[in-house]
Amino acid sequence: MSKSRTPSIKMVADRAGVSVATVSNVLNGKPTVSPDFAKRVNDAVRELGYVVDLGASRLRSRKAQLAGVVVPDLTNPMFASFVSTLEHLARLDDYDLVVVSARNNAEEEADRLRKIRSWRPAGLIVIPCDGAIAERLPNGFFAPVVLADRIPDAAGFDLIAVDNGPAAGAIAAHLDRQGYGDCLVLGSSLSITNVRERWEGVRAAAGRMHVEMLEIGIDDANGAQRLEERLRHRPLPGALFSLDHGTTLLTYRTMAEIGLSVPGDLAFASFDEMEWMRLVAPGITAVRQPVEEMAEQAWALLLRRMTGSGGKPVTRRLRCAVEIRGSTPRSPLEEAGNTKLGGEKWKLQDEPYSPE
Amino acid sequence: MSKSRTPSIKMVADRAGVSVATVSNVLNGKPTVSPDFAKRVNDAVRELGYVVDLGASRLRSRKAQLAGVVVPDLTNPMFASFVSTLEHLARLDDYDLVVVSARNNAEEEADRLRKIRSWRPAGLIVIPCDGAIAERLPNGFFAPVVLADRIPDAAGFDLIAVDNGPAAGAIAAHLDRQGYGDCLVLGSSLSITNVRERWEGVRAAAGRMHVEMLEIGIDDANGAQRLEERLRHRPLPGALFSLDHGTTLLTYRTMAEIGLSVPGDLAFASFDEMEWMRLVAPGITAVRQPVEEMAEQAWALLLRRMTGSGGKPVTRRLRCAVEIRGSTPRSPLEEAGNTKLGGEKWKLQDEPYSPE
DNA sequence: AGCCTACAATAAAACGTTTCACCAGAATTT
DNA sequence: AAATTCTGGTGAAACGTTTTATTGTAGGCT
Repeated sequence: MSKSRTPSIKMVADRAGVSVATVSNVLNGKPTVSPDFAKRVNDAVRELGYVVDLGASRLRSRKAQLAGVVVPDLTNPMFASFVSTLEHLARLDDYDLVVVSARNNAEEEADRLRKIRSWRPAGLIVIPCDGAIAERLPNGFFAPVVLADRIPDAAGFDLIAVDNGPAAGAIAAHLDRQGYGDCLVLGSSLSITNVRERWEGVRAAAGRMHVEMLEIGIDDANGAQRLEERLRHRPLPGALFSLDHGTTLLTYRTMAEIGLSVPGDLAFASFDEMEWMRLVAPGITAVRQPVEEMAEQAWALLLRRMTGSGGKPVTRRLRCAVEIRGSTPRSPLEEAGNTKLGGEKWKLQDEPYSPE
Repeated sequence: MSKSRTPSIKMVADRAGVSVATVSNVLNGKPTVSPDFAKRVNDAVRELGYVVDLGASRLRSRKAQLAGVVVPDLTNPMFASFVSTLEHLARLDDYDLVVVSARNNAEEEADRLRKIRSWRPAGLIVIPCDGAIAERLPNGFFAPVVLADRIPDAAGFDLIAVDNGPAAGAIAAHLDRQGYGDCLVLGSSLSITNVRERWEGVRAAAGRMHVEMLEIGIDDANGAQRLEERLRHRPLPGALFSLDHGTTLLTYRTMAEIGLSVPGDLAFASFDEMEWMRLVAPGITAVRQPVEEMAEQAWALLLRRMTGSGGKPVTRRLRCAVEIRGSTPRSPLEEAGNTKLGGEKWKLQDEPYSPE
């Protein structure tokens, strides 16, 4: 016949022989409590294994110490480490985090955003599924929202993102310098602002190199087929540059299936670096986004907003790093005297991007 | 001069001209409410953008519909997709999930486990940092706990894990069949039960092949150096088999740095498959763990426990798939007549593991 | 000795819900 | 027509906290 209910503050009070108010005072470190009463309370807490009920505590105290995080997809390693960093930072500031994933689905994102309100978070960090995020944010939502990574169509948001255009431009310029005559640029969809900015960055910086864009779609078998057709068609482009995570995976896999070798048959570069890109030989030239920094800035900004500091919406663009690796060596066409590039590792010096 | 507070059920009641009880009844789909009253309420809800306060709702109704998830590290892709699947399943059953990461730190895990109690979850799914999880579970915790992936030292837990021994054994047997004379087995630490089970599986199935174990440690610079020394030492082992995610990354990187080629200089296989392993050429032979299935089973079991079904603790071992790829071709020593194996792709048929 | 202050502890109200007991009126039965 | 059962709705209690106002007591000051 055990009292098998999770202990409440009342049980602690009874066992310690004090009032619930006193227990609460002890637990919240209120100064006006005598040492021996504090000890009695702490003993009772320990014996019962009591922990406060967050729901009730928040309900009464009206202080949230809770933030929500919405990401498009947890299995994308970039978002995973974004969330992981965020979780760590929040913990340091004594905040709890409620994390949800939208599974790459705008409708589900809207749903999640609606639902997350019932947690009464003091603020939200959102990586939106697409630019139309403004329409999906619940209208009666008064907590501050910080967007990250993906750029909204509408203005008026706090935003932490990366320097898409210049970073993609740096890759394009690099390819141009290496002497590639043409580059096929691949991306899921230009309706995603990030992809659009990157493509525009490429066009602006391509120099003499001819660039062309192919949209693959997102989870689009049709697009995958168009890509394969293009890669079977001759002449091949001198270089491939894929502008987002999903497209990079698809492209790399397709090349392997067809039997194209990098950089023997064509050069290859990617926006969005993944860990395997420095493991494979040759390494893949890639733009590395500063995920941790993005999380830090987003959290810092949200914290400022949550603790009441107003002011105009802030947009901050973080600098990406450009990792030049063996997948984009000097073009074979250019280097007339050196034809044996195909199977070699080609080590270029790393060259982090810096504007002007 | 706006009423800028998030709307409560009382405001809705006032605006709709009904009692709060009626609003609650409408919102919870109680049948005894007339259509016109329901409409009035729903209108008011829409106009105010009201959503229920989960904290208050749970506090009063005492039904949780909330589960906690504790994983060692969100940035590990395997755990990320575990969580992602779980989140999806929970949503289908109308449960909320609170996810926390222990950052590969037993102490922090204990902390998280303590803290997560204040959410009053109806149940917990835990991937423990190590086998000593039993000591870290808060004593006064009455909600059901399902462990996943990692095997606890103590008995008496519900557990969903994989078939470590046989799966690792299948790889060992494959390597033996390919004619490799010796295999260096790498793992973070035998104190992790998973690693130990795998190593034992290897020993049991190695046949004529000589096997040897090297512990690398976890985040241990010293272990990394020992690995490098071993790989610079001649003769090289015929094959390398790394038993966990972190070790695989370290090993693969070290091989690349030293300039060893796979499978030219040695064969390589990994427990724990990552997406890049089928992208690179040659592909990496690996044991693929059924993460989604693990999540499904864990959720199903937890759900059963949460809805009151008792019974003895259950242990279930899921079958892994073994993906044979080009990194473990027939040994050059064995195939005297076919010496040009090094740079070639070597396509073996996939051979999912099946015991006996 | 009387009075005020400071202090320690508490009782009770409040937070936003859900639920339970109750009630008025309509519909049905006798 | 009176008595009974439905029906659709409500007031108020309760959930586990924190907070505010209040109490009682001890000590310091005239």
